[in-house]
Amino acid sequence: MSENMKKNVRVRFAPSPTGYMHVGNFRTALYAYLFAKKNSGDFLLRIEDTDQKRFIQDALEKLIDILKWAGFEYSEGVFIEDGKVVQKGNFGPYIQSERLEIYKKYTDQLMEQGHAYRCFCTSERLEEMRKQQQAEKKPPMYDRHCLNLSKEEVAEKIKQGEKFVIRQKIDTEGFTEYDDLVRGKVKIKNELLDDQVLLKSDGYPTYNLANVIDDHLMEISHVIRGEEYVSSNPKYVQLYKNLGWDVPQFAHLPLLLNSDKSKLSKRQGDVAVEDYIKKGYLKDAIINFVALLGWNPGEGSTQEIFSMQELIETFDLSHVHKAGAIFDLKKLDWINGQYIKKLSLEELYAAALPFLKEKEFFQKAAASRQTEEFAKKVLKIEQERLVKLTDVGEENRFFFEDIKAEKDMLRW
RNA sequence: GGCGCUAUCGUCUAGUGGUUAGGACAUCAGGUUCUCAUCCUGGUAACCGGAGUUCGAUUCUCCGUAGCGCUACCA
Repeated sequence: MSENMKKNVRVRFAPSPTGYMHVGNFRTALYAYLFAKKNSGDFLLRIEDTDQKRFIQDALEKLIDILKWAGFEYSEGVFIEDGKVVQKGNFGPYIQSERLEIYKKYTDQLMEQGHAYRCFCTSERLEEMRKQQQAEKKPPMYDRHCLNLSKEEVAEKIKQGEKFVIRQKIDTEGFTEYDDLVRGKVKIKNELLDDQVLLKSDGYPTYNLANVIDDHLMEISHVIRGEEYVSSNPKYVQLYKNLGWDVPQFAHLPLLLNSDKSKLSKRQGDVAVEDYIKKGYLKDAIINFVALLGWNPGEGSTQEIFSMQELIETFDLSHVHKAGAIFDLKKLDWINGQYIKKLSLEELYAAALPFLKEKEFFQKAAASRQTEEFAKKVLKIEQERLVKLTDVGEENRFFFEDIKAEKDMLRW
């Protein structure tokens, strides 16, 4: 393929606003960002807020704050300016709840072409059906109860005000195959695929529909997302084909795990990036650490410390692992210490001050005298042994508490 | 239960049809250091199990096991 035939690289980060930035999600954002930068492509932010039951007020702001904090600059999508949500770019809107007509349009098209159909089944019936299938040790799948409803039956049900969803009519013949940039060729028997719901009865799309439509319409070249979508992907591939669209490149990232190898969860420690910031980890350390969870620079490199620039230069999806990685705080501690050591005194002071201000001994000292000069002296001594910013000053609180000791020390 | 994916030191990982299986974190020992930390040196520590292919498998194939994911009108 010649250079000018090559499609522009366009990558998106598409979180749903659930209230905080999960570190697993953060890593997905990082990899997507690195990939975009490495290939001089576009990086954009789309918001997947199609689940009205889980809507959370401040979630969007928090999400954007973290992206900004991390330095994942995006050129397109959803921004917050002067406290207001704004959208930029030629492929908007970038908030899915504002794209409802678009989803409607394409579901209509799919129905006309026989790739989708209305389903009036109640959740009770579906539950019953699944139970039975399980009892018979069959895979729980929609039984196509509503597939062959006549036009009259459908019209009648609609007239009666029965609620319905729209399901994808899976092509059950043969296989669906696609290339995954981290997993290689993936091939699956179509008869195993379920007629998944595309449009909910409230008119909102499911992820299953929205991700395909948006990724296509926004001209996303590489779909980078978590491993949890691997098994659904063949259905998405069918959808692309049904719609007559080219299939993008896929890259499904391995999961981040707890120390017992279960999926990284709140119950076993902190999972929000915010938590790690509060705990006194530096931005660059967190990024460095997370980047190494599931990726390595390859070529026999033994480099452990990477600046953002170096990450951009070396990052490559082909060196992303297939297996999940345990989130090991010990290594984070070490990396954080490395970064703290590299800071100038001014930088360290700036980074440490918010943590110092939390300390009672510092507050007392600051109330009665000028503390900046002194704090810097202390930081200088502590710098090489400091692991987390939350520990700042602790080993030298004595100096803060005793004004004479402080004076002696300043004379050094 | 069904389907799929995955599997190298405790952890993150490199790597190969023949290697002393390499690095980093952690850990242990020693050195530097007034002490602690940093730093330096060294050590312990791994190819999930079983078959098969092969002159030779950690590497390739199959089976098993385990873990994870999906199995929602959640994403």
